[in-house]
Amino acid sequence: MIPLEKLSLLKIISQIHPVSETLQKDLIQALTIESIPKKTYLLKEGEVFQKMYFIEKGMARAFYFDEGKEHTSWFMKEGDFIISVNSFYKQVPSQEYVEVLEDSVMASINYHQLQGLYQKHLEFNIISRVLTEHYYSLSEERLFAMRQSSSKHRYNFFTSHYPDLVRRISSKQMASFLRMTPETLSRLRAER
Amino acid sequence: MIPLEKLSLLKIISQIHPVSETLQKDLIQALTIESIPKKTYLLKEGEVFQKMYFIEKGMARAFYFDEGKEHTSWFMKEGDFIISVNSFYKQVPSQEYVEVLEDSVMASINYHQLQGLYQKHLEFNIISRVLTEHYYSLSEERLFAMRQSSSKHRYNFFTSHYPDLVRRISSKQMASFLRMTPETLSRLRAER
DNA sequence: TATTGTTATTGATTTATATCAAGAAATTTA
DNA sequence: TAAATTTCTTGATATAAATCAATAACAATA
Repeated sequence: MIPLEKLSLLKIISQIHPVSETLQKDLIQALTIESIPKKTYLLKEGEVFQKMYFIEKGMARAFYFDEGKEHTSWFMKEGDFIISVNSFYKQVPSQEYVEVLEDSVMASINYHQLQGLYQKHLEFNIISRVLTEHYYSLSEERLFAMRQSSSKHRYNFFTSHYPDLVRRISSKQMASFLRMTPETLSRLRAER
Repeated sequence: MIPLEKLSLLKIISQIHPVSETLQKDLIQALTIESIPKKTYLLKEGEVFQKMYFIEKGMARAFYFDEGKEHTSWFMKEGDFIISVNSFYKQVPSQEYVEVLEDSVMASINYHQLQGLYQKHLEFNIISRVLTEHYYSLSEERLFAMRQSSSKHRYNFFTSHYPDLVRRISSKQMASFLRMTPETLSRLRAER
């Protein structure tokens, strides 16, 4: 069990802005540490994403169905936050599923507790604003790259930018993120 | 000329969180109102996006080139903020262009002045956090829809969700957002 | 360890969309 | 208003990637 004070979550947020004693106390109080086995669903389509998770160890994947086909939105690993953006921020039913890919340790905080922290600790809004800007920026970066027309280009972008993910996910999952069939991906891999 | 106090920008942000007298004063001081003729570029590839714009009246478009082809990222109209996400938040050179599509009136604020407001007025971070969450959410919504495999589906999503845009943009611009050639779009339009 | 299910590969065929091309319509500029 | 650009449409053809299919490799489970 990771002692709460040692969470890498706390390290990350204190690098953005100093965390006051009282904020740290309230934050630790609000957090729950959970060990979550792989294949667990943190969210299913139609549900409202109630908690924001932070991955201390492990991996997860967000995906959704469209025209009967599975599309991976993104993969999250240790050091990342997990939310289903629209569902969490607006507290509306999700189109996405979130699935744990490896046995994981996660810190989570409930939506309402988070809102409480924003109200009580104004500086926590600085931290969250910066984090949101950062994740928004990463999301746009992926969007740019994934619009690329040819399968080959998308594949090259992915393998060169996320070599660590390549090692940890299945080809099928990679294909479903890359907007191509597993057959096409298999052929691209065989090319060289 | 729009009197600064009447800006719809102020109305929008005060709906998120009450704006104190001093914040309002500092904000108005930091803002510049500009009339910008169509075809003006607010940003070109390789430049750093220095200002956040708010459109009081008019329209703009963000786009970029990939493999020699133009891809529209998104269209912004009155009531919207304009930033090139990555370039503005990280203050790095942009991959995108931002082009004004109609003669416009915009309120703008410089990156450093904005940071100053965040430091001086903690509650401004609440407003900005909520706005960033909102825009991030909209961006993800578009991303979901635009991943759809068939041109027909993407076209249908666009026309049903953004009928106002359909009236104001050219087919060529629409096609470049929808990830298809103008020829394909023309054929889809002719279908019914 | 054997069985069952899932994932990956490879080949043949189909299909959606891109490309190329040329004329018509619309918009911009002189 | 005429001339020059640019955008839009329609048709013919090419092509990248999907689909269908069958086998092999691997992983999960009994």
